[in-house]
Amino acid sequence: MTKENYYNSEADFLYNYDPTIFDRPSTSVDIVIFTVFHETLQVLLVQRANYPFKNQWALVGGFIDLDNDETLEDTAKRKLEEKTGVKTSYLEQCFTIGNKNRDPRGWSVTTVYFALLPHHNIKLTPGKGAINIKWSSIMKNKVIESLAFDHSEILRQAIERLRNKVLYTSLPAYLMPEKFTLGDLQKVYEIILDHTLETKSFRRRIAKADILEETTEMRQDSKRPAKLYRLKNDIDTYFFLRTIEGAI
Amino acid sequence: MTKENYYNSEADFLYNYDPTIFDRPSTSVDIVIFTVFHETLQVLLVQRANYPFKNQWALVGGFIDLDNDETLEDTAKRKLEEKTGVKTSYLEQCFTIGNKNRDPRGWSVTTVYFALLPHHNIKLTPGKGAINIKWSSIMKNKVIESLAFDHSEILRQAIERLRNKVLYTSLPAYLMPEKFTLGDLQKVYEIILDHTLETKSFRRRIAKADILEETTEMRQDSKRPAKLYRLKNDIDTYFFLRTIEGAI
DNA sequence: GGAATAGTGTCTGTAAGACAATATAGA
DNA sequence: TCTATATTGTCTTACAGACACTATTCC
Repeated sequence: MTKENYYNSEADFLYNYDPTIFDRPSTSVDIVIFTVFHETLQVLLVQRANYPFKNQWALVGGFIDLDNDETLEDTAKRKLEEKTGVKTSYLEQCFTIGNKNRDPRGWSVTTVYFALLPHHNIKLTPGKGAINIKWSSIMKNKVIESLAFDHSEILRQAIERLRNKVLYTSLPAYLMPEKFTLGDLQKVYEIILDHTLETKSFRRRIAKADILEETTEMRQDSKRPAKLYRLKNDIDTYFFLRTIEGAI
Repeated sequence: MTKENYYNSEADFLYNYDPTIFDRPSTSVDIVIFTVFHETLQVLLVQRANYPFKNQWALVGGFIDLDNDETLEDTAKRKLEEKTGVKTSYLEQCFTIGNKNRDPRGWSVTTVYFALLPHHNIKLTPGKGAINIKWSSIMKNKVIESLAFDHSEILRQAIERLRNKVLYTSLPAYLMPEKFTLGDLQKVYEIILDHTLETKSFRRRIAKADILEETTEMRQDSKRPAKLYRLKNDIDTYFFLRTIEGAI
């Protein structure tokens, strides 16, 4: 019979509860922050100031602030804002990895989020725990840097999730600046999917989704001007009933 | 300058690492174990032997065994086997909930999995921490029991995820006994989706997925006998390119 | 007019929805 | 035969793919 059985009530139990932190795994949050520029999908990396993996590049992440974070998502948002200044963005929980070996300090669990940011108006600041911060381009599901912990694998899985979801959602809209053309948006789909798309099909889909509104403005780079659109207010991510087949 | 900066190497840092310097949230795994019988989607519940929420019903779950579990999924599998005797089943990580309030003992993180089991050949045993165990039928995304912690909300979200995925995958195949008819399989789809399906469309989809093989046997309940099928060996979940629209 | 990019028309193919038609058992 | 369930036929509809065609700019 354990000591636990002697408590008379929930209140009694809680009063005497001793959180023995020694048998708990380390718990953290990592955020794969994506943006698109220079015709490439980019991910935000920080250079670690401290051990372990001191000086190595890593995904943005950190520990829960048990006093100030109300939820796991708060931790993710706090870290995102600390590094980019961005308060709101598309943020989605991706998956959680927990095992004995991913951290040399022992059993460790990390919940991975991914964020999609327009590239404009972002001021990167290394912030706490980092000596450097930068965007790194993703080529063949990788960055050229050798990442700390299992972050290369986390990145690979996050990219896979993003790609997969782009095949049947309007997610890339969250990567666009305030005003953009349909050509711009198609280009972003193509960059993420690493595949060209049929213009006609693409425009049909976007029209169906009904997530954009025309502006009166046009943009002209060189030849025929293109109409500028903006994302409608308070629009949810649109889920198409069919996936883009041509990009698989 | 923190003490950390005095370490000379990764090895030096790790040798001196004290796992208590950061406060850690409690970390657990919960498993929403689904099956289908009596024309109803069912979920496995255990009655808690200990505080908090002593005597209340809850989802199957537990803490990570830092010495014996290699991964988070190991924890889920261990708990699944402890309660059902089932060693292998469809098991998918669903999401992770972490916040200050879900556990009266304080900051707590739980990673939720869902499992799909055929109903046959399962021996329920309460096991450690439970005084009772049973299947409970899901009606309107709920069970009638008032569940411990935030388990009602976890259940609701897990059901939503399952429903959504059934619209474009062959997941219900994992709920079937060894041999079953196409009518049986359609019925399971319909129970989960809470919607009747068009037989012709359903059969076309299943044929396309190519996940079943005919047996030579037929089953006759009363009227015309139906052909018995079994799931092909080593078949992955099939992802359809279109969702079932009639059930939305 | 020619080149380049923006944007449309339209035909084909695939698979879902709807529902009628046929098949095979017991009573 | 009639009834119930299993199974198939087939017409319609929605939307993706393919690609030709038109529109608007600069040179």
